[in-house]
Amino acid sequence: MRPVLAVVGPTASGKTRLSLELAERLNGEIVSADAMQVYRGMEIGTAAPTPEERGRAPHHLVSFLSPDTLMAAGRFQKEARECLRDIQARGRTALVVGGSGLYVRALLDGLFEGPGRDEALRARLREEANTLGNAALMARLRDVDPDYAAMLSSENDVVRVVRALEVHALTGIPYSRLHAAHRERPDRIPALQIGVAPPRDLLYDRINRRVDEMIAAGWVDEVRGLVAAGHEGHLERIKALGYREIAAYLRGEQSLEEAVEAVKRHHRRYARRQLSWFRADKRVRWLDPSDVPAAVDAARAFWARFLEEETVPDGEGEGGGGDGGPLPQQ
RNA sequence: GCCGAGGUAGCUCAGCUGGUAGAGCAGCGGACUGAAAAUCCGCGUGUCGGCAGUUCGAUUCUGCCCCUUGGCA
Repeated sequence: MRPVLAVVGPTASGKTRLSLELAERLNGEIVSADAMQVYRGMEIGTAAPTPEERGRAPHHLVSFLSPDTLMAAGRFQKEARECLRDIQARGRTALVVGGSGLYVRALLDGLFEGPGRDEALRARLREEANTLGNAALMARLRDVDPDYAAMLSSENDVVRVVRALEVHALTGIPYSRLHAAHRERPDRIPALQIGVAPPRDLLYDRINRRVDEMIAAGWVDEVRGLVAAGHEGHLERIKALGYREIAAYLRGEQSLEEAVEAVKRHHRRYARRQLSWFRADKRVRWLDPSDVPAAVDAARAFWARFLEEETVPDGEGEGGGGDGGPLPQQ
């Protein structure tokens, strides 16, 4: 597979803006790597690209799933890779744009070979945690996969304990061993990852402002419509930020102002977790999007150089890792 | 101008009778393989308004000054 250009970074950092500029200049098409923008009818609250933006370049994996269906990293990986192949078959540049760290990694680095979610099994394991306690479930994990158990920060990370036990129950193989096997034979797609990150205070300003803009754009009505269509329970399951708060406002449980403040706070924290994720990946080349033309130029320069190194794989490219700009500060 | 209340973390505030300070919220760092906008772990970030004085030692006691605030004028 030919190289792809990925634009990653926290929410509200300016990924969309930059990626559209790049798509136009590189004859590109965009594959969204966003776990929430996949849902139909949730465009406002997930800041999905607008029709105008989608008119500037073809977009894939946006607004195509009903909220009563659950997306999953495995399905995303499969469908996104198909998109990439099709785009390249058309002779165009494939751009991956999104802030869902796991999805970006699943797409670019692949997932281990194993089973997807088994809802019934998970329900049983969760029930066990509720009745016997998290420690008891962790003890079971320690029995079958001590390595993974030791890796977790706490028995309270029930989501991961359950997943590890689920995979072991379904395959008979320790979760950590499947991970190790995948690390030995990764199915990577060559990719340049551009990280977009404004200074922190500016990022928070943008987040706060954008939540206000979402409200102004009719987010409350969007949620009202979803609830009317019977999706309230699905929204709880999907857990996209803000929908639960606005639904609570619609039920009269809190004021709109309280809801908005909470949503802003949740987005700020989410941005921090995203930065934590992407900063850990040393392949990411960071740039500040405050000056858009400059950022576009910088990104294009990175990309040109990356393509050059990829086509002359002499190990010569290894030394080029130092000048990607500093990590986002603080 | 007079009387009263108060200046302690980014914010709201706690700090018996002197031993350089702690809660909530906000914030910061980290982990992460099919729920990931999920989930989990960790971290007080401080001229205690300022300057003197008493004291072995002052956020705490005394004096003066500055600022905020309520009332009376």
